Amino acid sequence: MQLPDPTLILKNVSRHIQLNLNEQEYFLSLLQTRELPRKSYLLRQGEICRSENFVLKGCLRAYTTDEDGTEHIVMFGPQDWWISDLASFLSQRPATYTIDALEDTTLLQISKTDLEKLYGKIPKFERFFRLLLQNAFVAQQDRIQQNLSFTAELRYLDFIKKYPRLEQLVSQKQIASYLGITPVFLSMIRRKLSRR
Amino acid sequence: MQLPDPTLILKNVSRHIQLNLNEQEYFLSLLQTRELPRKSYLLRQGEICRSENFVLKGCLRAYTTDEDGTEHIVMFGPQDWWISDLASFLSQRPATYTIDALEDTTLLQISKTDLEKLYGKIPKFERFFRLLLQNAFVAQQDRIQQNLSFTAELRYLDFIKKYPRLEQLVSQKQIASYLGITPVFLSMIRRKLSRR
DNA sequence: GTAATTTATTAAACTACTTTAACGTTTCGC
DNA sequence: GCGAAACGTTAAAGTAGTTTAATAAATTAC
Repeated sequence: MQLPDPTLILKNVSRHIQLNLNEQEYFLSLLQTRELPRKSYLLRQGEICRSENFVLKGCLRAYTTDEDGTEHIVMFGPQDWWISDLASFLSQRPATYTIDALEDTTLLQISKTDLEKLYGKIPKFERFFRLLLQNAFVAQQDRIQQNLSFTAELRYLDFIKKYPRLEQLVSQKQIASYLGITPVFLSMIRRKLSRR
Repeated sequence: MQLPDPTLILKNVSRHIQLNLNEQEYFLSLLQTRELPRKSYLLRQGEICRSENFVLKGCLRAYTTDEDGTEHIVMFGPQDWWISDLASFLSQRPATYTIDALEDTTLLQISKTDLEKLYGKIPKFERFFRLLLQNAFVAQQDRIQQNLSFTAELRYLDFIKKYPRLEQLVSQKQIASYLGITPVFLSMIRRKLSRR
């Protein structure tokens, strides 16, 4: 198997912290490449989430499934994003969410123990993951506020404005699941919008 | 004005990190006490959030208000909780949320600059606030998942199970706003539940 | 390349939740 | 302690979003 290009993850990290060449090399040495074919699982509800995962290529989703089989997507993981079941990863307890690949995907993974080593050797990474967490927290708070305040139509318009890449990438069914509506209703919204 | 009892905040901190007496004393020396009468504002949308706030007594709420005046509560701040507009506090940019007191409230506040000093002098506090943030992140993700999956009735039942104290403390109107439904509909849910 | 599966669209009937309005009760401000 | 305001309840009519089902179109599996 050929090694994938690490440029993307270094660029991702450099948005928050600066690394010299040795640090870059050490960081990369802790990462495992993983190929995930479409529809295969990275994590199933009930398993322990053992890695943080950076998406080099492809797209994942994290979701729950209720009694009647309906899926509810809490986050997407497109290229250049980090994804995991954070609660499970941090506590090493069973995961709430299932994570699978919406298309053939390549990941870079770091295990919990290697992440601890990384924190020890390059404390800047504490800062990096804290900033990641802060941004995620703020984005989530925003989403909660929108769910409380907006109709599905407004939420959809905001989604395509905020994540234009994702709108192209994932099916309407997945977007509907993320927005908390049925695919049928999303289709009705789109028809109404296109009539203008 | 009499100084309030700092026991509560020390207990709160000790849930995550251990402090010796000197550290305790230094930490307390950075805190400002603030009394907030019922209905007065701690922060208004558009202002800069300049402090993290620990609730010694009373209860706050953080919310947005839409065009027609409807309020949407993103979080409560009862006794023993931390509350702020985190995005605004971290970036020192205008706040999205308004925070006000649901009843007469006593806070302990720490300013951004004093918090930086605290991190410098007692790095354990970096860990403390990171853990706070992690817990808040997980709770929020949970709430998003529930908003996607559950009916208002189930969300209400979960709310009173998860926050029995809050159910007693705040009015139904506030709970409805937090759940994303109207007070009228919450009343209907309660009637239905009480008929069993 | 083709059959099988999944996805998107539309319509019609249905349900969860909202809106308005009226009324009694509690709480608040002073 | 009293008058005004806010809150909670109920009912009835309205709307946003769901469900089911049928059909066409796109994608997938082999």
